[in-house]
Amino acid sequence: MGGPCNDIRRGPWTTEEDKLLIHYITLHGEGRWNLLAKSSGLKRTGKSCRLRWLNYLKPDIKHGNLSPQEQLLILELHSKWGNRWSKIANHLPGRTDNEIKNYWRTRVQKQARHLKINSNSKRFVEILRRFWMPRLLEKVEQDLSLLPTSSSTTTSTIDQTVHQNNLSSLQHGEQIMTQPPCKTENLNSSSSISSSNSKAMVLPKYSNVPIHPHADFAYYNLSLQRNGYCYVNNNNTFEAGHLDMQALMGPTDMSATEFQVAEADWMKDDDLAGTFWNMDELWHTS
DNA sequence: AAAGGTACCAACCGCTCTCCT
DNA sequence: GAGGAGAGCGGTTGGTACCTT
Repeated sequence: MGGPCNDIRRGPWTTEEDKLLIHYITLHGEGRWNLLAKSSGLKRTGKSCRLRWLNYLKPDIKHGNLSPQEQLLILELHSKWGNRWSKIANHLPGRTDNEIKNYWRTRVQKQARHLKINSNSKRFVEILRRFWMPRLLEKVEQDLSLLPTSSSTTTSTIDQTVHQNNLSSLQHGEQIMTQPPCKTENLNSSSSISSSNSKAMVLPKYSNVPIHPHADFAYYNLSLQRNGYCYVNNNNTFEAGHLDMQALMGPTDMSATEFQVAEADWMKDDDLAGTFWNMDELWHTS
């Protein structure tokens, strides 16, 4: 029994509610969500207000499709941390844990379902590493090569390094371990991404690095390397990290025989290669 | 054109964590 | 240390748009 939840609204937010929430936060700032819910005139729970703000209304939230770079980073970080969505989201500025979680469940797990493989299984992780991630890398390279070439005087060191490091084709199983491309004393060259081992560098250090006229997250946020990356985070600082591509592409936990069988299974099956791994479907470019 | 199926994503729920008293 | 409130996290659900038959 119990009385009805007095006028508490649920479901989709209206434009008016959004305006009210934005107005209130503009005046009073974020936080104290229950107080906000009571004081703002919104007939929502504090929790609902918080979620709406953090996942949708907050000014720095990015909407729209995830770029191949972002997808690649998600795959990498998920292989490292599992379903730690908020932790993963911390490395994709403007993206929310909810969005990343949705991406994983709708795109990545869908592939696993089609293949009748448990998405948490070792085999599926191998497939991601061997097929999906290299193809994402190729897509990144394509995108980079399509970017308008900036004038020679404005092409940054990072631009050049990115192109140089991305234009060679990747062979399956190839082990590439070169030095990270961002040449700076602050660059951390540890072998994995983590909030603790990445170092932030304020932009002025890179005064010789002009912002590309077409820069956006897809380009600068993750200037993807074979084995390293650097990107601009929310604080307008460069983050340097290191994609562990050896771990991604190199020796695996699978035995050689096991992997050969798995790979042979995949490669001989045109249906798998042609249908399930249709990358256009995966990145949903708009 | 309509019905059914599927994909996507915003929002909700329950639980845990953290902080304060 | 205990208890309560607020905040955060991850799993799940429901609505809607799109696709297929």
